[in-house]
Amino acid sequence: MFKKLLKQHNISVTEPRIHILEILKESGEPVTIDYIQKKLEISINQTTLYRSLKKFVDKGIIYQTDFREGVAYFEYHGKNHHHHISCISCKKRQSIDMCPQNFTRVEKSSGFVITNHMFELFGLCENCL
Amino acid sequence: MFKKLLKQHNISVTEPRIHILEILKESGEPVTIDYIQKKLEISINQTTLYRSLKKFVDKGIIYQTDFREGVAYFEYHGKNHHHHISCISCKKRQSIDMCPQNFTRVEKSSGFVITNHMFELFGLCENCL
DNA sequence: ATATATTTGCAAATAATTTGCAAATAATAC
DNA sequence: GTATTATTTGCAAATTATTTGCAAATATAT
Repeated sequence: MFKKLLKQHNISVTEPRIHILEILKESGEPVTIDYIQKKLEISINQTTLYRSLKKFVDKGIIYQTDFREGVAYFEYHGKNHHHHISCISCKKRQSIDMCPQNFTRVEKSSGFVITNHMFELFGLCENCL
Repeated sequence: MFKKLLKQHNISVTEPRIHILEILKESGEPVTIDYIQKKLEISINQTTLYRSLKKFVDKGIIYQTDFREGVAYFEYHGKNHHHHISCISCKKRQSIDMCPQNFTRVEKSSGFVITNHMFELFGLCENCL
């Protein structure tokens, strides 16, 4: 239930925000703003999309990443946190289960409080080798 | 010596490329295309910058990353590979020595050959907390 | 030295993201 | 439950990074 999730993170509960999270959850893969816009069943302005997604990312609710395709990608992970490997030639992607962990040491030495991270692998897939 | 490095990676040795690598090495931190352009001592077209940097990244010669500031950042690591933590409020950054390692398992299971990766932490710095 | 392959410069196009402000909506206090 | 305050949304326009196609120049291989 996203209403609860938003409250837990001290974010106002609004219809656009809940709808955006639902779309992200259903898609099951990293998606662009453009993709979300096409899936919308209620009218939400593009600017609101940008602002909502940024807020979700900053709070650690969703994962934002960059596949070097000139667009930001967003993914709802829930309990299923993961990362990806991306082909620099054909752009094909796969999920990987590897994840860098235990940021407590970095938090202590840097003084930062870490809210989210980004980790991606790049290379050539079997077809493009 | 960058001439040797380029040859090792099967990339043509050209004046622009060597000069770009020198600027990256001197800067000692992640920089943007814009920064490089201002440091240029020979004339290099912006398009060449983009293309050269992309080639270096794909070959694993330099590190490309994304601090969610709307620009790509590039850094020459040499033997000193590392990552960063970035404040989502004031954009202040620090280097961290933590690095995800051992991609051999992923390479085997995915069939990809990994040429480079990207790993960044985001959060709030002491001042912005 | 010549032929071939790759790289560069240029100018224009493309497309993602951000901004400021007024109206609408949600959260808080009473 | 109503009033007040704080936050969010829509809109239209501006901004800016990045990409593309082609001809000339330069590097590599023969």
